[in-house]
Amino acid sequence: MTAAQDLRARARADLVAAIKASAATQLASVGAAALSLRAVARDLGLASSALYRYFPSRDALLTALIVDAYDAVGAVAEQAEDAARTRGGSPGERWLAVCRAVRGWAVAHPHEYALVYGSPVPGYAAPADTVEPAVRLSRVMARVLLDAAGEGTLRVPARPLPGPRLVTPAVLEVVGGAPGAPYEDLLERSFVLLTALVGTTSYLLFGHLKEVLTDDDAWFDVAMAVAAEGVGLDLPLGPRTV
Amino acid sequence: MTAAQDLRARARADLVAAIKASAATQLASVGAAALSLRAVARDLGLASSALYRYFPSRDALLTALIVDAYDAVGAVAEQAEDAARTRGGSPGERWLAVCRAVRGWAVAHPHEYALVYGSPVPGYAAPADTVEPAVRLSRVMARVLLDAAGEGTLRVPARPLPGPRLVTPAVLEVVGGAPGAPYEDLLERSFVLLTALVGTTSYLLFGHLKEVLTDDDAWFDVAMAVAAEGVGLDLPLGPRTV
DNA sequence: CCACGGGCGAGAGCAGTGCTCTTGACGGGA
DNA sequence: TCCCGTCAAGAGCACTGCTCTCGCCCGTGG
Repeated sequence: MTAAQDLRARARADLVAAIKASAATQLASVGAAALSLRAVARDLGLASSALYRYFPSRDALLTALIVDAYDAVGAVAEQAEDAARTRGGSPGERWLAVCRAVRGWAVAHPHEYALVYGSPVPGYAAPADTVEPAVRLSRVMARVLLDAAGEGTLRVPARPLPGPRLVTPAVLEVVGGAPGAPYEDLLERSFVLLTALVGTTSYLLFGHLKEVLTDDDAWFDVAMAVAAEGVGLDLPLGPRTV
Repeated sequence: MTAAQDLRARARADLVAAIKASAATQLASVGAAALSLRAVARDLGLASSALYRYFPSRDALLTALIVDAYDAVGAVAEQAEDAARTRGGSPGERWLAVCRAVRGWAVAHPHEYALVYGSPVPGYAAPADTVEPAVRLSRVMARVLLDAAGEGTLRVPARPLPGPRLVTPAVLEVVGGAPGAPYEDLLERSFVLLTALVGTTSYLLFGHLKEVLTDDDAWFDVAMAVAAEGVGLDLPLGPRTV
């Protein structure tokens, strides 16, 4: 009974994986808008109706792909930061490594990137499964910044932000309380790093700066450095060394 | 002949405008993905095939809407900057006014915003008609920055960017040559103002910071200020005054 | 004055889509 | 042995973008 059910479950999981794999390849080639359930059914030699035993709708399949994409970018960021840290890199070098890794993944998987960081049809509510993977990138950034603050590498902002804190108590709890002086506004500033990263990546990927830059990669480094200056983090400048 | 042809042309232009208007309302309600030519035709009391006399394809209609959206955001930015300038605002205040205006337009027209600054299906090449409106926002930014540099309000960056210039000669020519000392890297830095603006706007609009911030509007101002610090522009801090 | 021709709208039709419903085959549990 | 849940298949619905052909109307040239 248990063995049989296990077999059933395993076969089912395998087919789910096969469907996602086929959908992912089709996604990579034609994009999300043109992802067709019937096409993946044809690819797998199934009837289109059979897919509905595994995914209740096309959007559900797309959501599964979104979760995978979030996980992929999170993993890429984490291992880039790990590698830079074991290499003995400074916080600035580590964050630059993360930025480059995320952008690298984005140019290698433009459709997947657009799926997670592109326009999500404003009426669409991201399913709860997506928030955990989405936090991974934030966690990487938090670790870099906290290390920098701990070792005193983080410059104190010239103009402290006035007014009340702007982050949710829940977020405050996750990071272990508000940072102490002189970094009271670190949280508010830090998210600028995030928006700069995905904003710049999107801007370049979506072609808004075509015919404007002579070297996208070099300028991306510059943009990350300029944005990081706003939070007091010094990224390495100059030609790529790694 | 001329009068008759004029009448024909006018009728045609009116119908084109009606089609675009209907498409725009549908776009605003259901989004670009669900924009249906047949629905537009039904709305106008036409046969769906009749629309093809005015737009060769659905994408062409969408492109027309994209151009309109670019124009709208460009106009909004221009008039916000004009108003702030005639009000006697500093360059920082003027740029903040532009940022707020663009974001205000984005939240008022999320689908249109997503159309121009969201994911453009990476295989898609923006038609040439879109580059001129797209430059309007850049021009507004350039004017603010050049004014700031001219009046000496622009802080000199602490860490000058090394290496060769990264902007195209064509861009250099448009802005009237490379800026002089000590602002040699102003061009390279300035574009992060742009990516910060649309990156932050998208990030907020697309819900990536939901449940993270207590006050989106206030944090948006902070984010713009932090990003502007990287280019040496001081935005006003504190509660909204205007 | 009249026939021609070009722009116009309507309709039918094609190939494709997401999704639902019903039907029939298979195999393990009672 | 029978039964029942699981599965895949097929037909079908409503819809899409798009094409083609058909008549209509109106202004123009002969």
